[in-house]
Amino acid sequence: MFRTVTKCSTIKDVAAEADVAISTVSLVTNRKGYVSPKTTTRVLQAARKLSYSPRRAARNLSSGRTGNIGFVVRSDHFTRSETFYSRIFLGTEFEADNQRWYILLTTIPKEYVPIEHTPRFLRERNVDGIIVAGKVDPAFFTELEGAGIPVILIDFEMDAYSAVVIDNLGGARAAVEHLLDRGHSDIAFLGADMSHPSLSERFEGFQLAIHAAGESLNPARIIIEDKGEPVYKTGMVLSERLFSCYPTPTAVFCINDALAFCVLDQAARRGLHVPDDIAVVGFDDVPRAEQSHPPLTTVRVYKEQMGELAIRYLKEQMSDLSPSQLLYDRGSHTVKVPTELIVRASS
Amino acid sequence: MFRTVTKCSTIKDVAAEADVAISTVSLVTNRKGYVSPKTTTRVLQAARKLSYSPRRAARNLSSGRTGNIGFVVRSDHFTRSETFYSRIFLGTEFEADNQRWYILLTTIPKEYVPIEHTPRFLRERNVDGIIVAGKVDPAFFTELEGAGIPVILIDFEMDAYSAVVIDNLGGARAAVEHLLDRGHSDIAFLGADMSHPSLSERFEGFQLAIHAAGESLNPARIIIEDKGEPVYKTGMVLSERLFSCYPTPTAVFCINDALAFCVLDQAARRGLHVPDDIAVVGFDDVPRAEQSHPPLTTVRVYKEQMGELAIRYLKEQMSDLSPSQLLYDRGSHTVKVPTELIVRASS
DNA sequence: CTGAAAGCGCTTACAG
DNA sequence: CTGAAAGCGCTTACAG
Repeated sequence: MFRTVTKCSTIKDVAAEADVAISTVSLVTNRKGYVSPKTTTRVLQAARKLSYSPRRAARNLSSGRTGNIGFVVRSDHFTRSETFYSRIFLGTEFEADNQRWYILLTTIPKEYVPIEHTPRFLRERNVDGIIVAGKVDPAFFTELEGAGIPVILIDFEMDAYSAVVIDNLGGARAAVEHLLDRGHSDIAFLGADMSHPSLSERFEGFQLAIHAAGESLNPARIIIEDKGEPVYKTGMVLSERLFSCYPTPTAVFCINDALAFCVLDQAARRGLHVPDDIAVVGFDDVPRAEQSHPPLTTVRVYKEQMGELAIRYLKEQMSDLSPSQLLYDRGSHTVKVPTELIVRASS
Repeated sequence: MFRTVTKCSTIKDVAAEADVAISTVSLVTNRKGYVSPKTTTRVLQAARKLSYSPRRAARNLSSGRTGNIGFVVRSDHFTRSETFYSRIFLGTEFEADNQRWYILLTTIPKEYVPIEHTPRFLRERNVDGIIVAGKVDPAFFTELEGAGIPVILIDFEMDAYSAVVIDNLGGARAAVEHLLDRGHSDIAFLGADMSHPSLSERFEGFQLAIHAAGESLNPARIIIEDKGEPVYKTGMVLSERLFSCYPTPTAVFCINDALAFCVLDQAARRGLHVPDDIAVVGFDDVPRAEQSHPPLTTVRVYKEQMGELAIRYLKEQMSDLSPSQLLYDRGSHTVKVPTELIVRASS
């Protein structure tokens, strides 16, 4: 059984229907130049009637733009169970849709080998801008260098690239101050992968808060696994270490929620009560934080918002360019997105 | 400070460099027709020298294809902490890259409102094929109907659409038979959202195994929360119910790993030992299954492979079409991907 | 086996 | 304010 595919209508059809030149249709659909209200209406009606939508490929070819934005994230980050990066992606997708852009999501390996792993959209010059989410191999940036494509980083900083980052320091500080306010003075720090700027900043915030309170750091309470990523596996190792401290600290600030959940888990298994025996605070505010036992006090990060910001920011950066001839050498324009302490039952 | 952007080389440049017609360059880059080895080499060298890559937009416009595949998934599925769908996506991305396609990932809301939520790639006809991962609102399919674009479903079945699905029944059956083999006869079933075909099939598999063993179903052991999705929150409710059974079943088959982790958690909190007091089996084999306490026996689903298959399958379906004129009415071609029981310490 | 030419459906100066 | 025309960079019959 066969079925005919209705041919899509083109700008020509609309022009004929509205009895104008195709250039006029183009002006109307792109909201460019000035077209009289009367003509505009006629064109719009014709377009609607024929359910016309400009063909991407044609538009791209003649305009020299692609209408695509590359979204690059490490594959191991992308499939992490904390849905941090997928939420950022969701934010970019939302805002990109407003801008009528397509997002080309591409994952790259943790260890990036230049030619071999080059995203195809770079080779084919199929993007107008690029968003890099999270920490990626520096080798990737060497490749990006030559491309002359606007780039915005999210939750990562590198050279003079513009970035949308988290106020990690402020967030961590607020979290620890909250614990101090509750009367805790023996507060442990649980961390991993401190080479990640976002994570080391959280450590800084921790230290600042402790010092600001006139307390001093107790090295025995700084529990860091530098080789591991801050995920479940590492969290289990770290919480073992935490609970083998004697005496057990009365509170612990975890570098992210994933680690905090492990602490909750281990505490329960040891028959310890949270927050009475030990108060626990995380960072990120992933959905599960609301539902853990007990619900987790944590620092909320506005992930979707970061994605949205990155797109808007990219747009700005792109319109600054005289199309495809010259590029401003990018200056470091960094937007820091505020966090919010969410107090729940774990502290 | 300004920097000149190197203009990309075009097919013309390559033709000039190799001293052939541009059509010859086209034939070579597309591995089409027959070009003498000698000329081929010359063209290839020229292309390499100028680091030429055909521009997407131009190719698309003249060929009438877009080179894009739409990947549709519900946003709540996409951000679930079990990285099920992101792994499927990774599989499609991998295989799409082989086919030199781009994947346009788009999330749609759980409750789909036709015009309002229509993915832009549908309106702009910016995809050659579509992959739908997971259960989505039927309203979405009504829209897809008219588009005349090849579609493959993953982990979902609907009307006569082709699909790549999991052997849920076989997997569940194997899991339960494994428990029976270990001498369990009082096996509970933990499930949610049974309107999802994949999940109800797992229930069927459970029943089949029980019956095949000559046992009969004990309704008190069928613990289902039909309103909830099979995620952490629901799992906590379900495991409460499980452990309020008296006597506690000696084993439990959970509809997915997310629920199984909740059982492990609750068991630990109640001082019960897994698997001695209760054996636990899951389904999916998410990464965390290897690292839970104890590691989880579960049914492995080859997620990346499903994504790859879907792309290959889509390619087949696309080449069956006489380009953009006629479509075979799609017959139901369903590929069932086998599962594998992974026995770990929880059973 | 290779080349000349039309054409894909738009955008964009440039006239008027 | 609107139209005629060139051109974006390819692919694809069609000649030869």
